[in-house]
Parts: sequence; C-alpha cells; structure tokens
Amino acid sequence: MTWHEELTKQGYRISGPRRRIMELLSDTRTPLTPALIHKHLALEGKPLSLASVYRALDLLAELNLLCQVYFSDGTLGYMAHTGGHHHHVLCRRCNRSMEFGGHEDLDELTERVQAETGYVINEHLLQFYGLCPSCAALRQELA
Amino acid sequence: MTWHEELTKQGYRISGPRRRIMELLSDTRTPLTPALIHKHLALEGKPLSLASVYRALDLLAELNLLCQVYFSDGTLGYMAHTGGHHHHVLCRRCNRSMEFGGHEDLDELTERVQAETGYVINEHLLQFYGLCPSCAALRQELA
DNA sequence: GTAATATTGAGAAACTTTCTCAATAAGGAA
DNA sequence: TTCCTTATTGAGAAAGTTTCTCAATATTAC
Repeated sequence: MTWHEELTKQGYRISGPRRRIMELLSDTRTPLTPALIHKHLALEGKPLSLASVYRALDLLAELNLLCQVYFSDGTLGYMAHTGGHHHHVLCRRCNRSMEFGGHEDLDELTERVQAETGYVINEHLLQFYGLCPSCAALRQELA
Repeated sequence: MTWHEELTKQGYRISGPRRRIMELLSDTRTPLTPALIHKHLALEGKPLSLASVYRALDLLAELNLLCQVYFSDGTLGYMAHTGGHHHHVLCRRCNRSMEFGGHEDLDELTERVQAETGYVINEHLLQFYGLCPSCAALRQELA
C-alpha cells in the first residue's frame, strides 16, 4: 500500500505539504529534523509553514509512514518508513542512516526482562550508533 | 567509587546544586526532566536556578553519574546511575523505571548489523516500554 | 463545477534550552 | 582557621523549539 492509499484509507487528504514532505524524505538518506525539513523545502522554492511541518510529521509518523530516529545528541529526526518492523543504525559523523530488519532478535531479551522485572513489555526503542562505511574508511586513511 | 569521589577525581567541585540533584534523583524511582527537577527542589525549599539544573545534569550525565532515559513521548529524563552497563524498562502509565543489566544480549545482533550494513558500531540505545507490575495489576482489575 | 470540510498559513504564545557576567562559594595553601 | 584562586552559580536576557488560533485555502465527494 502506498502512502497515498494509506492516507486516503484513513480518511486524510493528500495535501501539498504532506506530499512535499514525503517526497523530500524519500530522497534523503539522513533523518531530518522539523527545522531542517522546513529549511530544505524553503530552499527548493516550496516554502511551508513550520506549523504545517510539525502537523504533517505528527500525522505521518502516527500512521507509520515515517519513522522517528534519535540523533546521538537526543534530537529527533524523521525518515521515510520502508515497511516492516525495523530499526536504524546511524553514522555519528555524517548522520547517514540505514535500516536493519527483524525484531525477533529482541524476543529472547524481552522475555528475560519481563521475567526479571515483572513489567509487561509491549514496545521498545533500539538504535545503533557508529560510523558508516565511507566515514570509517576516511578515518582509516587519516590514521 | 562514590559520586563525590568521581567528581573530585575529575577536578570538579562538590557544589550544592550538584549535591541536591544527586540526592533527589537517588530518592526517585521515575526519571525526571530538568523542569521537574527544578520544580521538585523549589517545593522542597531548595530553589535552584534552571540554568544550574541544566549545567549540572549535563556534567553528571557526561561523567556517567546519571543516565538519560527517553519517555515514550520522546522527552528526556534523568535517573541516578547505579553502575555497570544497563538499560531501562519504563512504565507508560506511572513512569516508574527499572534497570536491567547486561548488554551481552546485543552482541550477536550488533555483529549481524555490522556485517549487513558495513557500519562500525560503537554505541546503542535500548529501552523497553510497558506497564510496571502494579499498573498491570490495576489494569487487570478494571478489565 | 459546487458544496462541505479538512488542511494550511501566519503570527502569537507557550515552552525549552543556552548564554552572559557579576556575585558567590568550594577547595587548597598557609 | 583564614585567605586566595577560580570553578560555579543566579538572574534574566536571548535563542530556539513546539503548540495554538482562526480566517483563508485547497481537497474530495457528489
């Protein structure tokens, strides 16, 4: 199901701001913050009210059409969601982010933590941080 | 090593604000945001400049005397750090948080992700969300 | 095309975080 | 203990982020 269809199915409209944000994020390999999205679109000659950026991001993330990614400094960015449950690995240097799939890997740990703590767990937050291949190569050269 | 010793060893002073924040967080079982810490201390008759709260939290977290925990809405809270590498499980309803130890569980996954993505991974963010035992029990009763 | 209404823009308002600099207080030395 | 050096704080301004309001606009269904 495309994001057009998902929005329509849920009773939302395909508006200009929503389309521009989806297009921008689909073309971008680093997560973008609301402020960055606002700036990018303005530079492309498609200015968008900052309030609209926030509203669209909230909705699109709510519908799982975008996903939220924490930079290592704690600020929140958004990326296009490619479908399926997955997490992200982020480059500390260039912010380039990749997905990796499968949360089965956490099932065992989740069970253990439920048993240890008595909590009933129904969600998790998982991200990895490091250096992407090209930044890692660059660091090698400089060393 | 106590937090007094750690601060001293690193060349920092044991100031009133730092002490009050450490004491407050040691007595609290939910992570607290800077604003909440500021409010709590003011109510206890130990008002603290908000700027000092931010400065102390930054330093104490940097030295691993406090740890940062994300609420499920993305805001950041702080908890006393009890030592050793661990993560947190958070109650969605009452925010009460518990630690669970051992990151060995992620070693295998980390290896897989490095192989799949080519990233060099050196840090991770992991938290679980759910209901603590008492909130889960409460929900049972109401059901 | 038209009507109904979801969505946007613009700016105000609320909230959060950082900054500046004079005043204060912590820790070492005498 | 008292003094000295200087790290740290307080207060408020400033910068930055997020939310809110409401008239104007744009999308969708008919």
